[in-house]
Amino acid sequence: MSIPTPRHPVRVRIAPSPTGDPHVGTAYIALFNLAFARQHGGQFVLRIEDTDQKRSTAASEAAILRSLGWCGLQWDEGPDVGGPYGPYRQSERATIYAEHADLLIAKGRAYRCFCTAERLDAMRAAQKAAGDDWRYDGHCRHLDAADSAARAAAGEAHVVRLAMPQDGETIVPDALRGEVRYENGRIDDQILLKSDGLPTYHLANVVDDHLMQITHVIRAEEWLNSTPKHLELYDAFGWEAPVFVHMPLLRNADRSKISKRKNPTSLEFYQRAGILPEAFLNFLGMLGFSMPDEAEFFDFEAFSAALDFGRISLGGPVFDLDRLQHINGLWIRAMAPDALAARFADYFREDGRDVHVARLVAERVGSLGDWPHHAGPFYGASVPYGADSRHLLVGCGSKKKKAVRLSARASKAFFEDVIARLEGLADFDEVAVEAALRESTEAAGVGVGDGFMAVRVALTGRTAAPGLFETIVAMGRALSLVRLRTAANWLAQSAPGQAELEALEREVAAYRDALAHAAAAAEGGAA
RNA sequence: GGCCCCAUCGUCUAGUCAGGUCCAGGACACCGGCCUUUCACGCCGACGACGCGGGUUCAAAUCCCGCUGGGGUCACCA
Repeated sequence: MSIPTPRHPVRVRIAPSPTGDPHVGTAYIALFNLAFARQHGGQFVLRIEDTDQKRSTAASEAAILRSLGWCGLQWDEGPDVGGPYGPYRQSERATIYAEHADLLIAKGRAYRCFCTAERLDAMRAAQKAAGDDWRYDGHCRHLDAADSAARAAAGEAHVVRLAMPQDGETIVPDALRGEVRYENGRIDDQILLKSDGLPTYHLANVVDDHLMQITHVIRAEEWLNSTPKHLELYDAFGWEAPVFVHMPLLRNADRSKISKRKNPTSLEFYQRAGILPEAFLNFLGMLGFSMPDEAEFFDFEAFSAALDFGRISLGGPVFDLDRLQHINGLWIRAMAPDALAARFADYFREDGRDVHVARLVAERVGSLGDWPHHAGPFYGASVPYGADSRHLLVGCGSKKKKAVRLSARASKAFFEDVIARLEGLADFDEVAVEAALRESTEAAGVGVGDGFMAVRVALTGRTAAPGLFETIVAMGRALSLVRLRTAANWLAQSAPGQAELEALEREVAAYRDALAHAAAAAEGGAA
């Protein structure tokens, strides 16, 4: 099966929302879009969907562009490179959406809604109590047109809703699934324009896809259920709808939709972990898709040439780091030595990280040759935790003369707390990181020395390393969090039993005694 | 919970649309071995799946129905 390609030229897009770290799911969808565009000599558009003023940030947008660029998923049109259908940032297109919303109101396909949040909350509560779907009750749907316009003109707060048909059904022609049917009566009167005057995804997306001449919408399956609303919009505007292709969702190991709590989802992590972009795309290209000849080692060109949506598997694939690591090794080994050396050099120079690291490591190295040993923990995907680390993570056994620490209290919960606090930091600098860590140790009732040592071991696999806060900042948020998660999971998998805890306590006590005896003997000897 | 999607080894998948060549093939991981000063790479081997129940058929992993299971979605977020 091949998907319909009725209109030429083919134009596809990705439309990420700049509300967080660059996501692997964005790269996954971008890969299939770009490959499809290349296969048909079409265009690939990058559009920034930043209509959520509360959550969108310029930093996130910049990071998304940077990471997609790192992947090699280069767009033909976008906010940075421009193009004939700009602007490519939705926040700069507000008047376009407002005009289109007015058009729908004039056609009677949308209406202003003046309902308050309180009324909506009450309605939802009532519907929920009755066991019904949550759906807008149409309270403002039949307001007198002149009246509605007058209230809006007077400045009364309102939104604009889609006047969804009450009967019949909408058939979504999905290129991978065939016809998916929805009863119109169950579909909500979707808000199209928010009270801040900006559009919701649904309106902006449809308007832009039309205006930007998008022919194929290749997006994640999570959008399938809102496609009937989009189809209704196309119909209301009198526009021809694009071809819809809903790709399977990437999953965590437990099969839930991939999330940063359970997986490294930031592209920055993979870049920092030393994954080759070629290998990354190769890996993504095998999720939900297989090459006709079952090849498992291929580049973008081959993928693009072979891409066939008839070969998509609809079961959501688990994002398997082991397999990614394997593919990465294949790419590294296939690379010519000089090219590989250049990659290594680039990697260690990447976004100035080694400058940070050099500063931290300088005071510890005796010669240039010591660099790899001291700098090692700052690079790569993971640090190995062995039997020793277990001891270190659980017990924080920093066996220095004056500081016997074996609290046996650094738990998964402690690491989870650290993770949550670091995730929540607006500014990821040393001051903020230190404050967060101190809060965590306090909340956990763990000594600062014990707690910090546990974090140090989790991050570096060692007890001897540069200052903790500097280390975390130099390592970067993405990599730091992943290592903390790894440590937390590793601990949880083999949580110490009561017997083991007691053994640890005995070990500490014995060590303390030994130290005390040694001290006494030393004093006795001196006297 | 309603609606929607999905269902082959632990994981990614081939095979499913055009039923027989499939007592189901490959890859990752794991385990064992070989190679080797170590590790890694490489090589060899082992383990390992058509979710269940009906039906259609001479024949079902493949077609149909039901069940079960998993996922998504039900925001003035995308």
